[in-house]
Amino acid sequence: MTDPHQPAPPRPTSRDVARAAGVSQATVSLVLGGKWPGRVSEATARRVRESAAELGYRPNLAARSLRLGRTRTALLVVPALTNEFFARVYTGAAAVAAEHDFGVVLYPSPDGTGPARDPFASARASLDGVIASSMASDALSALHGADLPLVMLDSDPAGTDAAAHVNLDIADGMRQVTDHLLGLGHRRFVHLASAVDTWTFAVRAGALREAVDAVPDAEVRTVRAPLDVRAGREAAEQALT
DNA sequence: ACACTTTTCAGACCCTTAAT
DNA sequence: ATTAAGGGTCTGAAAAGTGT
Repeated sequence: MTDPHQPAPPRPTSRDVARAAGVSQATVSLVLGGKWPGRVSEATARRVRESAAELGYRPNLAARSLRLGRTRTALLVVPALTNEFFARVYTGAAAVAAEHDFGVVLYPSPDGTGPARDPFASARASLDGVIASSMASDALSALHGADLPLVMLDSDPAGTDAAAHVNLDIADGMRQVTDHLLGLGHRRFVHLASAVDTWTFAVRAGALREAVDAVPDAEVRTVRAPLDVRAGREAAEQALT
């Protein structure tokens, strides 16, 4: 039974592990950091691991970051996770990050208005990189000049100074959809477009227009609607009537 | 004496708080 | 107002240990 009024016992440090294993703190660091082969004997390494397990030792990440000047943390900036697509983006990013011993912190850009306060003031100091959707550009502008490596999702490859871009082949997808419908004999299209003006939507619209224009008697009309299901349904119903 | 392996030392990281 | 200490971890260099 633990007394909630008693302060928690101090967390064991690498020094405690070293004392328990009868080695120096440096040896603990080597062993637990996986850099011991060739530097520390097998028997010593085992002793260190056993002591660490016994004490329930976990490295102090703040101290590690202090030493390394890195946090192994990336910020993911996307629109709300209620959108399934971005929920999957997060899952994928977190999985890949974990493979590289990185963590992912999520910043869902508030709907419409952008961040209430600059959420990145501390982020600038505690992040090693940013992954951002172009659809969260409001939030992203707050990061301007943060001097962090930036990976852009779904955005104009020529548009930003990002270190890398990850884009779907949107144009080809749009072409395939349009060709399919044209093949079925359809000729009059409504493009229910987002009212949000981003590169990814412009590419879709361009590919659609191009595919339709290639067929002499086909036509496309564009209707814009806010980017949510209810508004989309209303706009679709209106277009159909 | 020498080569090689294993372990330790010492300083850097950067910010906060206490002491001067 | 300025200086010094402390926090935990990591790593290159140095020291200690072992075997031939």
